[in-house]
Amino acid sequence: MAARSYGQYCGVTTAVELIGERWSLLIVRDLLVGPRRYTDLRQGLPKIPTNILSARLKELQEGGVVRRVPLLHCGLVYELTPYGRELEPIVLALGRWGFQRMGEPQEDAIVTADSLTMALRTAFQMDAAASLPPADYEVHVADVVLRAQVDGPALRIAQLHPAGRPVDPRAQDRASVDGAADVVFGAGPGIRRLIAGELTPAQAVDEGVVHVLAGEETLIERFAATFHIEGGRA
Amino acid sequence: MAARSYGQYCGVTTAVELIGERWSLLIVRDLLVGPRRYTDLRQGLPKIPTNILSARLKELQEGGVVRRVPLLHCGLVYELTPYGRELEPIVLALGRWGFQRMGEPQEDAIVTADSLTMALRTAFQMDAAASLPPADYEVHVADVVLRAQVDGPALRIAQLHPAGRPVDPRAQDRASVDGAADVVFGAGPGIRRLIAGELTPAQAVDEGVVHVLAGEETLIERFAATFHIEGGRA
DNA sequence: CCGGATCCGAATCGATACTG
DNA sequence: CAGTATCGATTCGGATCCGG
Repeated sequence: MAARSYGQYCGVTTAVELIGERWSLLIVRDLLVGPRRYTDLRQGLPKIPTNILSARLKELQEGGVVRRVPLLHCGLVYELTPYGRELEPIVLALGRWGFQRMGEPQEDAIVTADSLTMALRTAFQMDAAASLPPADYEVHVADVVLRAQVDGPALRIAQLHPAGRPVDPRAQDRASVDGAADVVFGAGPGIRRLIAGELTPAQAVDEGVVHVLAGEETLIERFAATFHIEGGRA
Repeated sequence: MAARSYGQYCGVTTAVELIGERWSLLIVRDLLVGPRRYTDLRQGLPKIPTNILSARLKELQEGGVVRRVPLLHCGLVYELTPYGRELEPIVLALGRWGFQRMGEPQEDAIVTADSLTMALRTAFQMDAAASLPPADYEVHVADVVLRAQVDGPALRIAQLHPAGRPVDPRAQDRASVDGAADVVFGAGPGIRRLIAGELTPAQAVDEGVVHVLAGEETLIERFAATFHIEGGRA
């Protein structure tokens, strides 16, 4: 174990010893969306070997980042501790930083419900949203369906598909998503260019990057204003 | 190379592919202090194998995070690109996060000039400092000597020792550090407890964690108010 | 000295199979 | 469902070596 130490007495070093191993931060990313069972994590991280997932969960527990919570009569879930939840702004900032270097996806690259959820949180412009009317979006990307409800500065995201048996009856995921969304649209990977501002909403619709399935097409503009990542590129 | 991909089209994933390898973020940490030559980085990361340092620098360049800059007649330095410099708030936040879990140092753990510099930046409370008079601290920890000049919301840190041949004549490091500091003090690893608020300034001096070598002892209180990391512990 | 490249054993990771 | 066990493929670490 001492072999994996960086040998420095420093906060950054300690942090990367806690969450710097391969896969660790992606597990944290998914757990930031909500508690997950072992199998959920495996589906959200399809390429992780199971022994590595086990090992990481164990290390994260020892580091006080993750907690294992037994569920009455129905298995157990992993969830972030309060300390682990303090990573949220860091993971969001990293997502914003990495977003700028995402090119076109490799052909085998996938989009998971949790990664898309975090991507929307990453791109959420609270200030812009606060000055816009509430809106309720249903987004389809690959086989993932998300419902993003924006109300002033608040954002709530529910995962409609893949379903994933609700882990907790109190789970908010499905709550209050009974009505219809204001707009339903499908998108391909090119949605990155819309969020990056490389495409105007009109262009995105014209090019077929975004196709409206139901509801008001003009809401795509509000979506683009609400979810945006600056490319402060030189 | 595709073997090291996480197989997801996601900003967080892209980010950890760029800077998630072992040692990468520590190289970034040191480069956030200023441009460094290969040898400087080796000294700042004493336990890094030289082949790994080479490999990481190459990867970081390919990722557009680091740039290699030849110096006229005197070698070359590595420096962060503008994109790499955008990591500063993230690295500082990670340092703050990890700081809370730093226990007592392992016996072989060291403190480097760059890591201590970043630690002070991490702990710097701009708001508190802005409402305090300017102050000029000289801090000795192990064999590192730093000069931290606080002037309102601004913090400037110079590394007085180890010296490290100035990389650029315009380097600010030694500039304007001719006068005497307002207070000079030495500290051991216990300074962590002062910054974490586990120790009052008076206790820190009493326990010998901090010993004033010159100047006004009362400035230790101002130092503690200026450099502080909350332990939002449960 | 600076800026690496090379070699090799040890540790880790990835893929798959298997189990309570 | 929630992991262990196994084993070959990679990567890391430590040391040495090399061209300016």
